[in-house]
Amino acid sequence: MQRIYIKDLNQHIGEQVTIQGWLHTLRDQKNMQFLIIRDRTGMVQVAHFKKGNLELAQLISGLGTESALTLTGQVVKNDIVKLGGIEIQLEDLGVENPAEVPLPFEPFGEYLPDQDFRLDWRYLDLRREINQLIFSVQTTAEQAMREYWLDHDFIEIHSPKIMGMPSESGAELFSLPYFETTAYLAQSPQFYKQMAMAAGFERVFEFGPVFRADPSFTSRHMTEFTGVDMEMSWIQSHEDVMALMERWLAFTHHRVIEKHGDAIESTLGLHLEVPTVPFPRITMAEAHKLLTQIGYKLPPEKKFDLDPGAERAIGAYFKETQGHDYVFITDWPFEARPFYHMLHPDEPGITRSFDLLGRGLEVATGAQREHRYEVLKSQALAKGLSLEMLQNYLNYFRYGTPPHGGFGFGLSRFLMILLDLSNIREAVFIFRGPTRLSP
RNA sequence: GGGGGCGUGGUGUAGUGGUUCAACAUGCGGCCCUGUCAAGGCCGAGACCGCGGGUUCGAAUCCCGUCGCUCCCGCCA
Repeated sequence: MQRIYIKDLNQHIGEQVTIQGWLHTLRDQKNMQFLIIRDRTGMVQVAHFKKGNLELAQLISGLGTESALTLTGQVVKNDIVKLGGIEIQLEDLGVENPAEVPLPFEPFGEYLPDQDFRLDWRYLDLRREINQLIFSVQTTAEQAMREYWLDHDFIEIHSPKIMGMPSESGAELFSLPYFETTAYLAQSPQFYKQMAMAAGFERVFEFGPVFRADPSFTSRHMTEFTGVDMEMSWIQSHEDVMALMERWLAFTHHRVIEKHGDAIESTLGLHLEVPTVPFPRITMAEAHKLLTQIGYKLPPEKKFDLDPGAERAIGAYFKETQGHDYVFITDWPFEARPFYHMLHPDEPGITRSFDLLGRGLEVATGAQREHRYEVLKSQALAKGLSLEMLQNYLNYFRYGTPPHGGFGFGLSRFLMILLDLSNIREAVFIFRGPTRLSP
């Protein structure tokens, strides 16, 4: 038995075929039964003349929608059939797994339950076409990212997620018992990426899980997410990182549009275009001036920083004035950045760093890193950090580590931006949050 | 951690003090009709309105508490 995809059935007119999929709709009539079968590639009508096989007719009558079925029959062309003009005349049907009746909710109904309820039954939710598209797009995007990097001499690494020490200050850490001691879940591969620079790998990237123990209740935070990280050596400044990054992202858009542009347009009503390179750039100082100019009031405690409203305002401004979805905010004050970001040599207190906003949402943070041992130590001290705690990390900068920089990038946030999804829970296979540990 | 909003049959909603206020849709069950078309028609089951307390002659409807969800802020990807 060779299983035929529904989309390929028109190449098998007149043949007996076997298809596998879910019972999308059952129309059980007096003499005829019509089953609409759905697989990943489409839907087709299967017709059964009841009197031809009463036992089979009875089996079909008892089927709940969404049951997983294997069906065999002859493909016939029939212009009367509105679904593609073809149907399968059923000869045999196997119930692989019946769907209990009733379903918790109808994945293909007129309306959807609350997101939280859908998350409880995520596998049913994921049967929806839009979700299959989202994760197909993610797959293509990841492949494109990897392809671009491989074409630019990057090495892929996989750094440990169980750590003896916090990877950097800031975000809260998850701790776990580890034999006789306590370990932590990595909140970033930051230190390991830099160790790869010290190792002479020159260019590395990693796709991997990142854990944040922050009790954040927003539409864009998760306690576990997929981080996309990159680090490159021998750079002149953070501009080199941004220049590579924007081309990498444009290439990713290109690949996604190439493969899914039509589906995205028909399913999401979204017409995607490859973002033009270079992306707009604005320094933090300029950003503050811009905000004043467009009338956005930043809270006083944010004089070195931006708040989400300001990011949305800046994103909207560049969309409006330059038609661009992305903008780099560069040159952040040291106050708002971790100790390892390199300072501008001629601008006191300003780092060689950037955030990337997409549709006003922070999707990446990057910088040139401070690779000079003594300078790095003094910057750590300036942040009030203990050099003893950091010694393993600081050791990476003692025996010939090149200048380098990189960024961390949120995969699900990128999907939100790309597909204009309003909630990160829709952009991730399984959501993890402070109060969501299952499924 | 702080603030706002919401919580009504399986699911989604309507109803914001009182006469069938517990409705509508969808799903579910039964029947009817029909090569149907993400079908149509009829009938039916299903919620004491998150939970606890209070106000009132009377509460889904007002108040307080609590739990859950959600969004915003903080934090960040």
